[in-house]
Amino acid sequence: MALDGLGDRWSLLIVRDLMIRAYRTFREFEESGEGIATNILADRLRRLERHGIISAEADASDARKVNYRLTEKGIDLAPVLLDLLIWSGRHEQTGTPCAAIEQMARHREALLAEVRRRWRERDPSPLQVDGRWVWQL
Amino acid sequence: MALDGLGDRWSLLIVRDLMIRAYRTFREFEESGEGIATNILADRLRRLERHGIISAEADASDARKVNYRLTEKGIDLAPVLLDLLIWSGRHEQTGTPCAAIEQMARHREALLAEVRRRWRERDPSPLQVDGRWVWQL
DNA sequence: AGAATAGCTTGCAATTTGCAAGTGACTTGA
DNA sequence: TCAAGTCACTTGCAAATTGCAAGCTATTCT
Repeated sequence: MALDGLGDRWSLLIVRDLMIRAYRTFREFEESGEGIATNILADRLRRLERHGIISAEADASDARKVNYRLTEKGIDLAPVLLDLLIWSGRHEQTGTPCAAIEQMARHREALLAEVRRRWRERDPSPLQVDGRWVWQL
Repeated sequence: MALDGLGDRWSLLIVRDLMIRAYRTFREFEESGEGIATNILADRLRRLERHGIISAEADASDARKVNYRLTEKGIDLAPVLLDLLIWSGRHEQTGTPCAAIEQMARHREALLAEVRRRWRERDPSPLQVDGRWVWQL
């Protein structure tokens, strides 16, 4: 099981934020509230890119901005991330109603399809389940 | 997403080895070939136990040995680990035939049931798919 | 032009890791 | 029964990684 490039807490959170919160820029990750230091963030973004999990490209309308995006390999992590969200919601006290978690588990396939659609169509809105933001789970 | 206790490469590998290779003792993890240092191994085992993911108990027939085992919370990580194996097999060059990986993906539910049965019944044999050891994927 | 913003880099102290060696409680074989 | 393992760690120490604050460069806004 080759976990290089992944297998670090920050890398996982970056992938999650790209996938579910529809984050794209350095600044968004920096201010996500998880408290990652900028040097570590820069390092992890480089690492994820080097491992082909994300790609970086300059923004068309603002040359200062870099847009990060999951690659095909990256979006293929969706099942892992979703199962991790469900596990975490069930076992760690995240203050989320069980109903929402169980709904995610029940509609797993539909949710995965939705995650992939949002990626394909570059939908910039965060993923919702049952009217609430998924990353709060 | 509370990832404390997990979210570290070694922790994940320990959980994988408990779940799929049916490892139980310190010595087995140490010699698994991944090259973990004994101080780190001891620390991770403590951490996983503190987070309720594994439990440790003295062996009945040999008082030197400690048997580690996944808890209910730990075995609930099975979907995550299985998806990670599948992802890794597809995207990282692990030298495994695609056929075996795709078979795992197709028979996901059956495999999960088998993993859980082995845990419940304390089956000490490593998990196989298609006649080969799963952790080689 | 001056101020603000985006995405970093740098320096440095503090924490964590990797490696080798050692420890103490058991078990095994002669 | 006693020496020689085995098992699960612990310890000491150098090296690598992290966290924090500050700074830097290229844009963009006013």
